[in-house]
Amino acid sequence: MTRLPRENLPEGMGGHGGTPVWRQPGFDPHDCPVRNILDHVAAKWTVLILLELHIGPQRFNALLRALPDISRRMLTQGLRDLERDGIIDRTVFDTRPPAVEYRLTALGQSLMQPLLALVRWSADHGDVIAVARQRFRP
Amino acid sequence: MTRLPRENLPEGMGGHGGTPVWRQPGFDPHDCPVRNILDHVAAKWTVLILLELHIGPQRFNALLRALPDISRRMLTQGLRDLERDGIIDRTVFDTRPPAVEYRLTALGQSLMQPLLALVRWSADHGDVIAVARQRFRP
DNA sequence: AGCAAAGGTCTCTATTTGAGACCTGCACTC
DNA sequence: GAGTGCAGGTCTCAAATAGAGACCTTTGCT
Repeated sequence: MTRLPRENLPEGMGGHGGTPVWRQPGFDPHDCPVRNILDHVAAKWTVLILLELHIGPQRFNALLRALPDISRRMLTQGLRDLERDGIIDRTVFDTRPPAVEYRLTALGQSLMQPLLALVRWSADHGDVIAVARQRFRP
Repeated sequence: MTRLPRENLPEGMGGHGGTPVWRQPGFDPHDCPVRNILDHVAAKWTVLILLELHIGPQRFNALLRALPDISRRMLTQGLRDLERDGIIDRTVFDTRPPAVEYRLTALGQSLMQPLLALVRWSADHGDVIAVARQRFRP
């Protein structure tokens, strides 16, 4: 029996072009722009917030009601992250008490295309995944 | 000045068809199939693991080297989650010491389409987001 | 004066993550 | 035949993050 099993690893490439950027030497994972965006855009709550805002602009408390199990803290933080990235807009109306409305920017709208594709994939494959989970005995 | 600012909320719909499922009364957010899948599929590490496996099948320690800042613990957990959902396969080779290879299943392959779209979106809009972050003064 | 309302913040606790030591089983060296 | 190395994990403990919910602020209404 061989001592070292062959590492038939993608050293020779998986047929996808050259070595990806993030594999090149001297690449700092913590500084990866794609990661830093995905961490906001593909995080648990932000996806749900974006799905809500895709229905239409909404105010803070409305979002809180729409996402019954989010905490104020995480909603605030998620909204700030998305605002910071220019994905949503925050508008304060000068009423008493003041109202704050959140809505997708054009950039945010453009994000919904791929994001909805992912959500649709989840919905479409929910059944087959449920079966896989049943079968799985560790 | 009006006391109650108008809640021009999507009560009347945002022009997207009927009320979404997750807004219907009696819907339990914790039991949402889409959420339960997204929590695995769109989580920080699983996305990166999947991107790695999209290059080609790889073994545990190879993944560990490829993702220099993941901990053994999270790698194991991420791989288990994906395996449980039928998105990746785990094959043990009977060598000494035993080798374990992970690879995308057909289901996993089908996931890469929307996932890569999201990654591509991040890459494409990295610049404009970087500018937005600069501008943002809270 | 006292209360209510929107949109937060603050504090305290519970859950997740991360770092890294340790485990297992066998082939190989000495 | 004791010691060492390796793959692929698990375990423990500390640090970071999330959640629950009290509290804050400003102004209009009663």
